[in-house]
Amino acid sequence: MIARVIVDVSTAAIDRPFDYRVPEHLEPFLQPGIRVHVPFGPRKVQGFVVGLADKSDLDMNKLKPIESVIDLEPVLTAEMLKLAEWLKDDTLCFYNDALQIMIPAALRATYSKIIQIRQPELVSDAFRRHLSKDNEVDFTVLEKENLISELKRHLDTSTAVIENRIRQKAKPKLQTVFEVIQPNAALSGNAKKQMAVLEWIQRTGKERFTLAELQQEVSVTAAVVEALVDKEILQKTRQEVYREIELLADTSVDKIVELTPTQQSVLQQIEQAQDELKSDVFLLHGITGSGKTEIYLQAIEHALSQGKEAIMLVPEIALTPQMVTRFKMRFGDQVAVLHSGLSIGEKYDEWRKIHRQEVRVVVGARSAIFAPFVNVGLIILDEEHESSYKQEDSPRYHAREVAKWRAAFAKCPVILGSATPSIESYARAKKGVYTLLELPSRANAKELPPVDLIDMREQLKGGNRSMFSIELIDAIRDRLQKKEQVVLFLNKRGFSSFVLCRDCGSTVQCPNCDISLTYHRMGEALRCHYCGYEEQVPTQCPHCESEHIRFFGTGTQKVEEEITRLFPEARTLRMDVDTTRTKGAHERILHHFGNHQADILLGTQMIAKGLDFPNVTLVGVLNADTSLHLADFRAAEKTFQLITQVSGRAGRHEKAGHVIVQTYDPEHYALTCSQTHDYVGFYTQEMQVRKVYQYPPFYYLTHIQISHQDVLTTSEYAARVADWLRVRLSHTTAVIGPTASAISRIQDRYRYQCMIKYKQEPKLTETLHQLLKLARTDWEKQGVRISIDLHPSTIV
DNA sequence: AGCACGCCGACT
DNA sequence: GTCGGCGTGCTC
Repeated sequence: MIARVIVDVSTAAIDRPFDYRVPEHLEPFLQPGIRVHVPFGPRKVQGFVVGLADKSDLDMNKLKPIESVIDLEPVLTAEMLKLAEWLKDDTLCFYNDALQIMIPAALRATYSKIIQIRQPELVSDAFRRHLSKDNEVDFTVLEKENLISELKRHLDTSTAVIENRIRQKAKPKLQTVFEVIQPNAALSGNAKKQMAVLEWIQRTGKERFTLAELQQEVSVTAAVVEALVDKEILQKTRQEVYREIELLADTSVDKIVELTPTQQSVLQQIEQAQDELKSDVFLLHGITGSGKTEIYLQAIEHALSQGKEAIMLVPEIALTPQMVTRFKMRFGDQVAVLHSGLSIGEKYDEWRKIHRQEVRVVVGARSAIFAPFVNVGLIILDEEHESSYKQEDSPRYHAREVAKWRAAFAKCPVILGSATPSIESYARAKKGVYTLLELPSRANAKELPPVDLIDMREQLKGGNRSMFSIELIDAIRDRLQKKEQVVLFLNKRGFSSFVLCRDCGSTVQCPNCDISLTYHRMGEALRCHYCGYEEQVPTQCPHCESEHIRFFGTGTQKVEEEITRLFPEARTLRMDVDTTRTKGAHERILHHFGNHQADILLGTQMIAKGLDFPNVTLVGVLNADTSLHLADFRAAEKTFQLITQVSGRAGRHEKAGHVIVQTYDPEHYALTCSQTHDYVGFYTQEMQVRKVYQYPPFYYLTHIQISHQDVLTTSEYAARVADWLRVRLSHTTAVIGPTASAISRIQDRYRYQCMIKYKQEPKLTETLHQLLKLARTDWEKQGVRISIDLHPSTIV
């Protein structure tokens, strides 16, 4: 038997299956989708079995045997193996990366080179200091300590041996459980505590229990239980448990809401597709509060009643604990939750629940689209326009495209839901590629809140130089008096605080990247957002040595100070990357705000979606247009979506809401349309712009980035790429560039880019494959790197 | 990507 | 002579 294995090495030259002989004793365990350990060159690596065969193209005696199997059950289903093949071709990524993305990080291997010293008395004192009690040391430690030459001597004399170890990142969590062997054992009279334990066992009839369980009811220490173990009355065992995930635990049961006639007809169309096993794509366009979630829930229930499973994707679930709570309430322990806020171990546990078919619904962020269900009956992408559905590094996949692939495979429908659908999706719905479903009114018949656009230029003319308009200040004061709550949104997209010298006008730049360092109040540090470089805020300008150097720009911290100055009595909560770094911080902040322990919630992007607090009656957008003038063809779309979404946070319940948007460009259609909640109006105007400038959905884009340590080499190769493509692609296709990227240097590498704009280019992926092959065989040696993004979501 | 092999200059 | 620098090529 031959196994075809994709080894865990992501390089062009290795990017194909390798054949291995299956030793007879392993034959029963071998099946596609399991992981194995195999010898590869002089080392040992992990790999995925992607196929079995009787014979190989290579000589049998050239094949090495599989060393061992890691899994008894496949970690990848047959569907996932097929999906990986499609994914690698569609996104031009390595086969190995396509497979790795489908399993939880916990199952990804980490490799370490361990040096074992056979005769510790023969090594130097400096060397011996680093040895563990087993006389082992990690190779990287020796490298750091300059002990490599000594190591070489020990290797030559066999004083030391090298062992390559493959480890998993996380393991199933184990819990100590005490098993009752002799429930009626006799104890001596003075063993009162032990007696109490036995009594508890007899009373409750427990056969096995944990120490924590016991201690809740009986006040004993571990020593007492250990004594019972010594007497062989109890036995200690280890048992696998799932890591508990904290929720805003509301255990009450969600009541099924009565649907409006419109909702009813929408749901009916979806259910019909489910019943007829059609892989239709529905675009559910419903304004905030129109009850999309209830439709999702009922459609999922329908899938479950068909005996199938459902995948529900949300942009970043850690931000919307309310959504998770609602799903948990409706489907109880049938739900697994996957999002970036979980630890590697927690994600692994949730994944295993899916893999073992213990749950039937998964709610999760982008990568949850790879949930290893075997009988999918429905896939939902909520807020389908969100850019977080596109992975920005290899494999550069879009969850929406993967969803459509899986739906076609499983013969089930996909629901794309949004109040502000992406222009592309809405255009497809208009063309009839997707089925458009509309929910034009709010389920509770509440009016959408009025939106006021405040022209900040007028404020400036009137002498108001602060970042708060008079109107916004008055409105906030009014809400504070009424004991209502305020959400303030600071649009930070493409915007940050940096240190500026007021004499020479220079900013402090990152030494590795061509970008200004961002000022962080915490620790008075300057940090690079791209490479993580950090330094202290200088007291003098590095250029002209002036002392007039200070931070500039508007961060949430600065806004917070301003609020405190204007409204000293208000309690303010700030929610941004700095305050939400620790685990569970999101939930805590939102929980506080929900309990009205604060009057004002100030935040960035992360407060834009999903929040639903009845007492919020005012939403302020401090700077609507920072995202409007980005060098990105989606800038207007992003701004419209953002403003519309933020507006939706106000007045969702009994109390009427009000939205104030501050801008320097109040005539822009992205703002005027969001003021009137006019999606179709915005769509129509934006489509005209896209048509004129030949952008999606009229044209497709492919972005190619070339990088190298040397500027000239970079531009030279970028030009070569562009020329190479121009010769090969059809004449209706435009190859734009090369140009230096907006951030022309990141991590000490210069970056140039080309853009391909095309309407029809059937051979595009094939051509790009050839380009990659050429680049990877000939150019990579010179240190030239190339990356291709088909359908980029942002252009930076 | 790692790792071995091999060729060349520098040094005990 | 031998050590160690890195260019080249291979991995079932």
